[in-house]
Amino acid sequence: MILEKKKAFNDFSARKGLRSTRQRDIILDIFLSTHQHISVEELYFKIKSSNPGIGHATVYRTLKLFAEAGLAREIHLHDGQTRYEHVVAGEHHDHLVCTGCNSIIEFEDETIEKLQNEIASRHGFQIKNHKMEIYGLCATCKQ
Amino acid sequence: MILEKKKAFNDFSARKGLRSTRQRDIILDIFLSTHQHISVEELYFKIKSSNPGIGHATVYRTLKLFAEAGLAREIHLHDGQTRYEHVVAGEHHDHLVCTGCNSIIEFEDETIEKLQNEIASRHGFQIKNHKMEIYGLCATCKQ
DNA sequence: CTTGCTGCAAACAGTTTGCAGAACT
DNA sequence: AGTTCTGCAAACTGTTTGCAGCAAG
Repeated sequence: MILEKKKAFNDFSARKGLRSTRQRDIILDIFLSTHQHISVEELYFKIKSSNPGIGHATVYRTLKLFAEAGLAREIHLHDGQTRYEHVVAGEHHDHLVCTGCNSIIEFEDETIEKLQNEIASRHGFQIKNHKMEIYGLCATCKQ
Repeated sequence: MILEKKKAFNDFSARKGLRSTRQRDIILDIFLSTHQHISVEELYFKIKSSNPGIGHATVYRTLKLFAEAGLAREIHLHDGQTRYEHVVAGEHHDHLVCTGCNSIIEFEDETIEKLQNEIASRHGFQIKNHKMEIYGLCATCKQ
């Protein structure tokens, strides 16, 4: 699965005429080794620790490429930072965000997806993507 | 309804020991006269045009108060600006956001709300609030 | 050798904060 | 009078951009 993603990015690069660089390889490796929902800042520091040379801007630029290549997805959780999560083909999930401990639980619900499609078509709307986040307290924090 | 909101804010101010100031009155008036989903920046310029003296910071600070007082709600639509919408008691709606013309359609769906509650309780999660945005093209833009 | 990519620093946008003076109560 | 609120400017945060030098093809 990590190899698949690397291949996907190679294909994307080839298609777009992008070059293969040491930095992009490193950033991809480290991104693929992370958990879900890492912020650019977090990733940047993770990268810095093993590869001090890499600059802020490169990390931002490269993550945009990953998103464009379809292997990462930008998410925004109201804390003023852009996060990226791993894209798993054909799967879409939403988030329960704990405002106590900032943990994130993922969930998927087909019925909701179906309802969304209905609502959209009722308004003549063509869905590109959607986000749903539920904010509150997780089982641990609500006590 | 506008009077209700003014009263609500007065009550809130009294409860919190806040002062009634010319600026807060003006900002509330203009906020109440706007459409849904106005960004702080937009509101600030609207205010500036009739009341040049009012500062950036005051608008930000005052909108936070409105949110705290329960008559406005912060929303974030991924364009890097904070927007505020009017709170209508007991009502919750979500958004269809057109990425073509930036128009926003509101909708409400009880079944989705119900499913959200189910999902949350399945995870032992206590909901405080939630947001759902569907991005895509509206009827006009998709042609 | 050509062109894209990188790192740095500076620029940027939106928002927050510190502070002296103004304005409520 | 006492304290909160305001306006300004400066600070801050996350992100983007310009550019000279570096490196991939």
